[in-house]
Amino acid sequence: MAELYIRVAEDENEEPMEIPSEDDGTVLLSTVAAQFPGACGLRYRNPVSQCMRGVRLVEGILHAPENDWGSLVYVVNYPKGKVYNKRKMDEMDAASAVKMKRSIEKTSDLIILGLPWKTSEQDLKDYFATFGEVIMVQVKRDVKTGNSKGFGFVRFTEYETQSKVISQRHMIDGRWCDCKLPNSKAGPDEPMRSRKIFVGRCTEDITTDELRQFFMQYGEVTDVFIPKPFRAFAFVTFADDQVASALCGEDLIIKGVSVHISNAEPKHNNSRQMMDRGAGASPSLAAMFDQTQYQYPSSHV
DNA sequence: GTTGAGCGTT
Repeated sequence: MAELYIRVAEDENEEPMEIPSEDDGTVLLSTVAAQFPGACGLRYRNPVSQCMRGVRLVEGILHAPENDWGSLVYVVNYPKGKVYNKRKMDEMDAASAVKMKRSIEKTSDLIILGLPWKTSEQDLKDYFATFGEVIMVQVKRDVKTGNSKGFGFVRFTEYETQSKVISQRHMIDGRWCDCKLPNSKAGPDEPMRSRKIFVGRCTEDITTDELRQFFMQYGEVTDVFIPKPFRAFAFVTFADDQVASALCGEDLIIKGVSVHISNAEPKHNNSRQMMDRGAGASPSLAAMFDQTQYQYPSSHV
């Protein structure tokens, strides 16, 4: 048996992909996993019994049923206990899904503190290019003298690169430098970077503890707030704003209840006309009932 | 011609 391809799909109704077999007619699980990350096996629908059947798997090698793969479509098995979103994020757990979303999240400028006076933009570009593709670098200079002020900015193409760069110190031209999200991006002037989400369509039996337990799977939860009296929504604050923004727009199931996640908007301090709004108000209005102002602790960059 | 925590002329 030479150069055979078998048809494999995420789901019976999905478009199959052709996967190469080995010379002896077997298929390596690793070959399947290369196209379907996380795959742990294959199954297929028996044309006679109409039941699903598992494909024999021995030490990473998948064996054709009846020694012939035929033209059946084989369906990928994944480990149980995963979150199913019915998209491309199907077989990932929630944390991975958030990471995936984060990875396509737009990058932002990073401030570089502690640069040697002599460091040029070319020096910065050369250094940071070793981490990933660089979009721009700047060295801030005195407009009159042209001397460096000892700090600058850098921006990367990939969010992953940005995360890596933030996570460590940098030895640049003989000095240790720090790269951080600039205050202008993390401060109260940038509500878009909120770490707080609005959880709409809550039912009264969902407790703060249960919300915390549920949202923990996406990232560290720093606060949960349910307005009293009950108004069918809640606020959850994460340590990382990227987790919050990744969840916005999602419909999530908590205790069988479909809740809707949206951006928590800063509270208004104008407390006149808002007391006669009912439950189910829009997020922006509902956000007015929040009792805590946004905080941007300096402990978190 | 200096300096060493910070926060970006456009």
